[in-house]
Amino acid sequence: MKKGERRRAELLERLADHLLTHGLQGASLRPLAAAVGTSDRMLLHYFGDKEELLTASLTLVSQRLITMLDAARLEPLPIDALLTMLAGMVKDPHVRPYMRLWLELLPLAAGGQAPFHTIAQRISATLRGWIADTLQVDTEEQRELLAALTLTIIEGFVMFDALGDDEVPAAALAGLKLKMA
Amino acid sequence: MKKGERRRAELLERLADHLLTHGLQGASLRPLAAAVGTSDRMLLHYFGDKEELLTASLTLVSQRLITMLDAARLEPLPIDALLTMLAGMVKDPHVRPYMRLWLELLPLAAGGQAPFHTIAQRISATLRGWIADTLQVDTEEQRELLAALTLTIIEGFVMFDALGDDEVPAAALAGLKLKMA
DNA sequence: TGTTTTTTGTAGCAGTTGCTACATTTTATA
DNA sequence: TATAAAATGTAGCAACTGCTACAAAAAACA
Repeated sequence: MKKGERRRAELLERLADHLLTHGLQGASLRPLAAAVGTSDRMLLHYFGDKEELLTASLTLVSQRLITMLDAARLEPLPIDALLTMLAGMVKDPHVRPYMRLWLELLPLAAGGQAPFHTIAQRISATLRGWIADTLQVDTEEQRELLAALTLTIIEGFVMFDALGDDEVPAAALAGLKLKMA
Repeated sequence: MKKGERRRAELLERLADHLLTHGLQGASLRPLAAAVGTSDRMLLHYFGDKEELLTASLTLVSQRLITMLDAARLEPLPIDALLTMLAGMVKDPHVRPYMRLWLELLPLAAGGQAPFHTIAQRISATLRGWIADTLQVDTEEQRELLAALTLTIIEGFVMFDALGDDEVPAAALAGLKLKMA
């Protein structure tokens, strides 16, 4: 790998770090550059323009998320146990930054706005796949349907976590177990 | 009502309209002023500063939502029927603008940022209350729990609608009915 | 070593941001 | 009608936005 590529990759890692800790809001070139130890001039040199910079950074972020999920592979769980586990995971300090970024991504992705729409879709699909793989089901026909349900509920949990609301997810979880009893 | 108050109220209505159709993104003073037929100068005259302007406008938006929900009061429905209904409602052209604004509000509300946190909380509580009132339950103890579950799932549906994804909500709905059968 | 790329610095441009100072017109009040 | 108050227009400021022109230093290559 040439020196230029190495430098670009290094900046990219730091950009991903910074987006995870500080979000997209206020992610303009000069503050971003300062945070990763370079100048706006150099960011544009390595990434062309801001859109490509964000595309590359967010792509790396979602790759990291995928890696995390792969590493966290665990034995199959029935839906209620999986939901309980995920409800906690979503608030984990290692995971929450991803969820916050995801939350910021959504309004930008609404309406198909590039590049956010594409990135958001990939993340959504990844989560769905991981959940489907991890779910323990009675019959295989159920797998995709229950994965969709699980993902939907987890997305809701992410929203309530952003509001600082722990009660609703807890109640929702209780409500689900109630109906499935 | 004095002339000033009347004018302020009129501008407020138009600001709410504009936020519903165009969102918070790009809602800076000059474009906003042009959209509602006045100048940035006058917006600041009537609202003091931008934060107060947004607080007032978003408060009006959430009041409109409450009014809509009150008007849409309907006979009690069991959770799966209510979810099916709400899944459609969320995509209704009259409702979707509120959901999109809600989606934009969430990342701003994350971390307790004023005034967005307060407004988002009120909206969340309103939705939850409406759902609880509309749910048909076997026993009253179930009401709050199932309302929380319903709200959580609907929030998830709002997210997928932003992604242009109809499949996941449909599958989730099927998954839920499956588990409750 | 000499030459051509690549990398980096400095400076700045044109547009936007929230907001303000100052002046004028219009309205309400006495 | 005279005076105070509220409403509105014009202009601009300082900070920030993404991005670019120009030039020097450093590295790669011949």
